[in-house]
Amino acid sequence: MTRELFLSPALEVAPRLLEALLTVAAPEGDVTIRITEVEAYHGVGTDGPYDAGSHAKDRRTERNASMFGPPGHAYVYFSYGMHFALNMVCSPEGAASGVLIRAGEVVSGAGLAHERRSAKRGAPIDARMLARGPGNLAAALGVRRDTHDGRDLFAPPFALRLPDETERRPRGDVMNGPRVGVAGEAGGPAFPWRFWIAGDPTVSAFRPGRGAQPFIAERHPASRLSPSSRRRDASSP
DNA sequence: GTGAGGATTATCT
DNA sequence: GATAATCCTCACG
Repeated sequence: MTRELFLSPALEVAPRLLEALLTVAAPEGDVTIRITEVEAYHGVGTDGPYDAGSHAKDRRTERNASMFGPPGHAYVYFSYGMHFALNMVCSPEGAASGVLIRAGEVVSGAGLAHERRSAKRGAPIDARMLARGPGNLAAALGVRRDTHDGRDLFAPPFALRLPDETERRPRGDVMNGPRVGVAGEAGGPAFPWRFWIAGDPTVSAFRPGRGAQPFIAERHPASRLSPSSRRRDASSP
């Protein structure tokens, strides 16, 4: 049922994944997050502008193979020599697009998530930071390339529960803006393909480097908050 | 609070 | 051999 959502291109799917609940099971326990921040990436075979920021921008390779695979499955990659990142594959098989899950709120299994994070960094971690940022999120969930890449998101070890569209009530406005860490025009205002729940403390910080494009946030049509709460949310993150 | 710099390695040119 | 869909620490204000 909800699986069909992933037949759409990532740009369409991304905002609909906000407020979704994702559980990842492991022998040592389960961790569940509520998704608060995502980014869309297109690729070969997908409609829309050429996405120079996508791993699948030109062709299929060993690393990005899962992005060309069946929708509703995971694409996990390893980057910067130390982090894993979790994506949800979109578009029909053969066409490459995906949604990077950038941040979430740990709603159950916080103890285990904390253990996993602390194993790498000794200091105590604020609950809101447990799954803040793609690398931290994957670590908190115990997601790795060798065990999770290419796996069905609707079957163990994953369990994905999408919000019912008719009942969806994001806790804040749904905002969008440029993607984080993407170089060149694909990382600028022409590609406002990052979506997040405004004002949510678990959304990752935007850290523009020197000379980077200024951050331009827009209200997304999916927003449902009352006008009174918009003022506060407009400045986040 | 903000920003610069380093860590660390699979993947692709 | 260069790059990367990142994160953390530390210096400075």
